[in-house]
Amino acid sequence: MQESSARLGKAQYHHPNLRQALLDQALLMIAESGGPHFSLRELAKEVGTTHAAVYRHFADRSALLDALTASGFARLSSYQQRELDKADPEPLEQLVALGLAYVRFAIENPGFFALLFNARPDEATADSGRDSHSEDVLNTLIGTIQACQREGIVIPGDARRLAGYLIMAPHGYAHYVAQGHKPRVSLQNLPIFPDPETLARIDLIPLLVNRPSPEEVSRLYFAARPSETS
Amino acid sequence: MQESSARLGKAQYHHPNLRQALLDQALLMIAESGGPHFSLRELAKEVGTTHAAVYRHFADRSALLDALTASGFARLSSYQQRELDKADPEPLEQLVALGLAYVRFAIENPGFFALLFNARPDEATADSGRDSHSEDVLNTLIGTIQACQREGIVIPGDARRLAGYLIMAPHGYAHYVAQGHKPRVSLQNLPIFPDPETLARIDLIPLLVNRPSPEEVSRLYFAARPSETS
DNA sequence: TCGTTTATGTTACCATTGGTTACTTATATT
DNA sequence: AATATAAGTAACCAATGGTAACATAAACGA
Repeated sequence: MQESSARLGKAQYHHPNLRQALLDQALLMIAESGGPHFSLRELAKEVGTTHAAVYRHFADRSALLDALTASGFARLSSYQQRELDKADPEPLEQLVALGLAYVRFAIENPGFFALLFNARPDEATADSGRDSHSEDVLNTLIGTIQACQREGIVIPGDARRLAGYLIMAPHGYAHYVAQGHKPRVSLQNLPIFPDPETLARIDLIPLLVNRPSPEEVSRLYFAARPSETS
Repeated sequence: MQESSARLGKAQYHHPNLRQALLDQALLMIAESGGPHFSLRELAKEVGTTHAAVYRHFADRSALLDALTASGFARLSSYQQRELDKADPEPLEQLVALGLAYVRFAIENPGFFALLFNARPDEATADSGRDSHSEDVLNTLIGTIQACQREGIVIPGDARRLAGYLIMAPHGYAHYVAQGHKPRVSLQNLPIFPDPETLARIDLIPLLVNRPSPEEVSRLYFAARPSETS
């Protein structure tokens, strides 16, 4: 904790911060393979220790992934806040910002997304707080929808239901991105991915009281990001 | 192949159709756990053989999953055809049908969806025909969009791009369903999942030249499926 | 300064896993 | 009936997640 003897080659007995190094490396490997498909031994070796050393910092493999999951949700929340802050305070723009946040989170943290939203080999029934964290994320969205409803921008009705629809497209996009990081899944190879902001804007058109004209929608679809090769 | 000596207890040396039984059981286990997280030994035991027997029918674990994947894509295609046939031949209804097909496929075959659209622990770079199969599915969608464009129902422009947007919401929905089969992921617990057809109809509103009024959209959102507890 | 405690790593081991090989038992064929 | 072949088994292997006993380094109190 005191900066101590820094890294002088590689063969230090005590790693400066093994716990965090393990988490970082795990995240990296998850992103590479699209899921927590790594062995503790690979992980440990990559970080420069033995697999047994892992157990000084985590009860077991599951606990390591749980810890990563927790920090993943924290980051997702921070993405929401960041985009909300960056965006125009007008409620509609705030709503766009939340869609954008979700997608950007996945693009910039594919490993986290894969970890947070896919079932893991372990874990039987107990949910390590995933549900409650997810609910936080969702509640932010619901709150913003309600703000839009109060201003008459978004159609009235149970905001939960609207949120349930609204999240689907960003989620699908995010999943493609998180899985397609390596060149294997379907659509990613093809130039059909909308740019994230375009997606976020188009996504909420059905909910709007005053919708952009079809011509404006066309512009949204085809103006941004000329799509490399076409 | 001749119906032979049927099943008389359980301890038959030769399983009537071990290959298919293995595939079926594997699919079942994938659906239960949200991914191919099963050991060949569990699988074999469940079917009533030794794990080594699996290798008479599949080169290895990967090959088994590849076979399952192939039949999964075939089924997805068949869902597309089925819904296209069931639906009104009007192009717009055909487009709804394709969204519906995607979601119904996932609801009724969560194991397949999880297998088809998530990275597997194995497989390095080579893609066992997944891309081409995915392209087939996508091309059907693109073709139908173009039909709608010819009739002036859908805004003009590269149908690929439109398809890229259109598929996101069904994909997100499908992924939630496929992962949420067991009570672990987020939103599924909450009554916020739109009914599949509602989702499909709302999803393509941004693309329409003549869109339903906000009031009609409201009805779409809130009429169908009263959402159990509210 | 030194010795002891405590945190951190390592080595050696275990049961289980995916996979292979040599052997056994059914089924089909002549 | 004899035999070739398809299907299954048993015994093994290296690698995995996990545990326990041991080793080393750091922290601390005298």
